[in-house]
Amino acid sequence: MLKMSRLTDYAAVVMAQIARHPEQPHAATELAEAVQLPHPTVSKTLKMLVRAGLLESQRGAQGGYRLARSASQITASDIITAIEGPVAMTECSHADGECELVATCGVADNWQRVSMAVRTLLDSVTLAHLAQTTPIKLPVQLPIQTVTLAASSDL
Amino acid sequence: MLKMSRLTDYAAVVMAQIARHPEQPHAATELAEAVQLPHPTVSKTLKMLVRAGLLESQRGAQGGYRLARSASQITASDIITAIEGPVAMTECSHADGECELVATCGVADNWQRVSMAVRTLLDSVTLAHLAQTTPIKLPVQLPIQTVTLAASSDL
DNA sequence: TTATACAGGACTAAAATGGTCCCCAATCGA
DNA sequence: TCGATTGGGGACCATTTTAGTCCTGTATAA
Repeated sequence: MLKMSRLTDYAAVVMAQIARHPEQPHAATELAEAVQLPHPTVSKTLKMLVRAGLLESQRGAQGGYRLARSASQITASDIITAIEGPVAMTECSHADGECELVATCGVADNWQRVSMAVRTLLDSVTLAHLAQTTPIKLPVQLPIQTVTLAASSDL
Repeated sequence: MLKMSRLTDYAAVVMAQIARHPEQPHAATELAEAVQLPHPTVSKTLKMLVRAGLLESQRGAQGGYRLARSASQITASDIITAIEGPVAMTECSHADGECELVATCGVADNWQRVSMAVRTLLDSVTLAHLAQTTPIKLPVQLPIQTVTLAASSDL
């Protein structure tokens, strides 16, 4: 599946919700309701986003969460990283070299490159994109295809 | 992490190993040894790859596994799909519409598009790429960046 | 000073994952 | 035709990860 965790999904939804009304702070309870998810879970997600520096929180009455920077400066990559840790397709592709099979593996380098390409792609998708209700237009077919075919001829 | 499962990783390594010697069939035992992984696990992986149509198997003495088509016609996407099912970043992004939160979610469409872009990227990486020992050159910085920035201006 | 709201972390239940094993079926060659 | 070789299918278990809940503490505004 190569799937994001469900919490990451929640995080994106909640972030998008905040991004649509960036002025006021949003209480966890309010967000949970808006998004129709259990409060404790939403709360947990919000805490993670704060720790990652994507949200700022304000305690006390009239407090809540707001974006730490503008929606166009927060990327899909940021959100995923906040919840799941760095985007990497294989164990070994984010260094710390804990894999003793490197010798027989023979594909590590290449996966790293693929990971990096995916990360770059996710870096280019911003929260502003995600938050808008009209679907974003990513270059699904031609452009990326072209680019990477060009790359293969470069091998 | 957005990580592939470990089995997928194994699958890629094993496929690469086969791709480097496409003529003879390779027995599971031989592959397990070459790749330094436990035989039952490798065997399981191979079975999945056969079921997905990426490998062909031959029973009996002198039997083994070989590629069902040439290495340049097998993609990273194929391998991942064989082990983990279709590449999709969110539960809902591969249809079957089992998510009752669509109404409040508001980001589903956009994640679908992102998924599709990732899939396209993975489609463009072939087993031939993965198998070669000199690292492949994917357009890590400029090209994709350019493409997707172009896309955002298109919003 | 009190009600509101976040912070941190312990804890549990459920699900996914990784890994092993066993018995059966096909094939080759002596 | 028999036996050795090699894959096929699936059951099974242990472990880890994930999701979700809850409790206790702390900051802040009115």
